[in-house]
Amino acid sequence: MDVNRRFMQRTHMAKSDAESKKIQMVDIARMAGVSTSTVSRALNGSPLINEETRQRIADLARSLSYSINLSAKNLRSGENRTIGVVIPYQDEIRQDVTDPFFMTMLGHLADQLTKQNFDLLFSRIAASHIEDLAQLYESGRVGGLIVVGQWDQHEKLNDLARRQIPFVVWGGQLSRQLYCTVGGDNFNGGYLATQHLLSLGRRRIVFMGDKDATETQQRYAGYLQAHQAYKVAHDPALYIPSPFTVAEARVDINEFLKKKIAFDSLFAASDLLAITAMGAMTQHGLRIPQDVSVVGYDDIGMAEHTYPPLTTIRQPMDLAGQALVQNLMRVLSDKHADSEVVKTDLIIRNSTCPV
Amino acid sequence: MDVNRRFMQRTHMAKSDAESKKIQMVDIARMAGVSTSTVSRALNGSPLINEETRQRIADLARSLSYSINLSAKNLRSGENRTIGVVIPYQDEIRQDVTDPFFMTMLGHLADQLTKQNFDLLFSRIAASHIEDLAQLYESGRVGGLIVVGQWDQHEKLNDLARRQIPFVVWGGQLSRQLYCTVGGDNFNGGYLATQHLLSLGRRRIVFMGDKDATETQQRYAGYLQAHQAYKVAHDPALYIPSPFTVAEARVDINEFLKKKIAFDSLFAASDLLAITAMGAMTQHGLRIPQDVSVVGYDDIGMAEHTYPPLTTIRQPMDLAGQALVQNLMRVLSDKHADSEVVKTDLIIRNSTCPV
DNA sequence: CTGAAAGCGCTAACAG
DNA sequence: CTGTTAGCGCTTTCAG
Repeated sequence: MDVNRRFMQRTHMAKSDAESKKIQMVDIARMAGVSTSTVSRALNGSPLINEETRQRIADLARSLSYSINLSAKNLRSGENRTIGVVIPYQDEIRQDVTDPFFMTMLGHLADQLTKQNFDLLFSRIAASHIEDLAQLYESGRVGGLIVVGQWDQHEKLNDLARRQIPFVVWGGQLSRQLYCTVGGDNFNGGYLATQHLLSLGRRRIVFMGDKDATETQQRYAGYLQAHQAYKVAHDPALYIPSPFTVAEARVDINEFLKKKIAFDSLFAASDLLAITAMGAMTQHGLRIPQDVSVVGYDDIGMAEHTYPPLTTIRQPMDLAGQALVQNLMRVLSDKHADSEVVKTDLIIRNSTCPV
Repeated sequence: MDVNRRFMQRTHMAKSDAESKKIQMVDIARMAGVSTSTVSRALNGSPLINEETRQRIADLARSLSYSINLSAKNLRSGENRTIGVVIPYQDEIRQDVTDPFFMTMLGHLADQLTKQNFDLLFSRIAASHIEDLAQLYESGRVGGLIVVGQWDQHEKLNDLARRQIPFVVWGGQLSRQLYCTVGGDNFNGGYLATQHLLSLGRRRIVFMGDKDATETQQRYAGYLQAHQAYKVAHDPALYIPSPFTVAEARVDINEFLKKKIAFDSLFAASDLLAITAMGAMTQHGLRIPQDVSVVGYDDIGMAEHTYPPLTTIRQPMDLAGQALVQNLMRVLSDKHADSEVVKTDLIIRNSTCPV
């Protein structure tokens, strides 16, 4: 006993006690009086194994709270049930992720992946270095990738697709696209929001958002289209080129307000932007919705609880997460995955009600 | 050539081309005319290797965009540079994660871990099944864990510590605690917020939050203490037992308002709650801060941009993330890690200004 | 249905 | 400084 204990110490096998030597497959095999092959098959639900044997091994494993060593499993089987989820950030401005939108998406992805027995490796990467995510795959770190937000990296994403990296992205469909996307119908979202404002009689609608980002671009296109449909001339001055981040947005809004350009409504590319704008405008004495109607985008949880409650465009995030995971599974099994668009709905609340 | 191609197809070695056979260490070794050991050492920065050789191998590896196979590395070396970050959710209510607070924390953790060359495995787990996270460690999936939020699971966390699982938690220090925590000074935060309201002349301060959660409990204790210090009697009726989630919070606030209990201020356990409360109260015709002063907690990005801008308690999240990672590193190397408290600051904005 | 044997790709003694 | 050798813990033919 004493000898054994000393041996343990010398070899760093245990922190304090022989018990903490991690139990492994061969231990189970020995205790069950079978070979490791049998244990392996039993634990993996192979149909080759006698039901009674499987049960016995499973029980044993559970009672010892045995967990299979994933490195060994992955190495040997060549599989990898870890998916990398990448939320690119715009360089310098790492804060965007604070947007509840991303968090919600992340949550849904985690749920979906867990349901399919995958793990989620979370990784931030500069949008401009998005090619770096190839390494995550090539090191065997992950078996596939989900990129949340395509920003302006269409070409680089195409490159990754050419390199056979299995991934899908949350974003819009673009021309000559070699990868699979799932995204909201940004054009329609922009159209719906703008149409709503126009139908309320608003004519001078400020658009707020970063037109370099693909998603926003498409929302803007919908905004323009709605103007055209209503035969309302659009004034390019009604634009606040704000990124997705709140801190600078505030500055941008204030600058816009200083210009004293007449406007009667505002459509922001995210709820966070919209709420920030409402704050700034209220502070400047503008009343919402009487003086300015405001529409946001995303329908984050809080949108319903601001004052006034925010009219916004909702995308079904749960379905989106599900679609992303499903499509990635197709890509992983070398099947073709069609890009998908999830529907967008206009949620009308008091920030646009007349009166 | 043709034969080769066929072989590839039969064996699933490649999707379309021989080139996509993943390059590995032995290939580099062959091309460099050295052994794999040398390549391994060179790539791992072993001091045993001739600088010139190292350079040559590094260049070769980069030019082939070689990525080391992590499963093999982990299996062989027994190390694991992946850290599991767990954000427990209260059962049924998976939405809490939407709170920007968690996202900010996650972002900082990702940054810190990346800096130390660790990967981040993101995992949601029901707070009530927090013992499940042992499996992440025992399967070799992660080398250590960071739990964000201790909720009411103190005893289970103690159990995990007894099982020698290496982890640290974001949360408060409790008695007979076997694990390391990093947390805000919740007591002080509660005290500061309440003191501020009292010093403004407010006397009937509603506390809003879920007293079952450890963090909130301590904030409440600070709230009580401040009352005592100011010799102000505290009315237990001034309490809205709201969880961290926004949707139900709204209901709870409305119910509270219906009771017509007199109050002149509100201290919420999170900014999200505070903002929701401001929305509800404004809708009921209460003016902020004239009729009701409001203080939140966390100082999320948007707090500054609501109307009125929200007075709140800020915790230095970057330092917090750093401390969590640093302490985990200590735990991993079997050193003792003291629990830590990061400072809290009162940020005064208009939601509490008199006038 | 089960076992024996051969590695997955890498690292780390040990021996030059 | 570099190569040889022996596995890490598991899966998977191939034989019974």
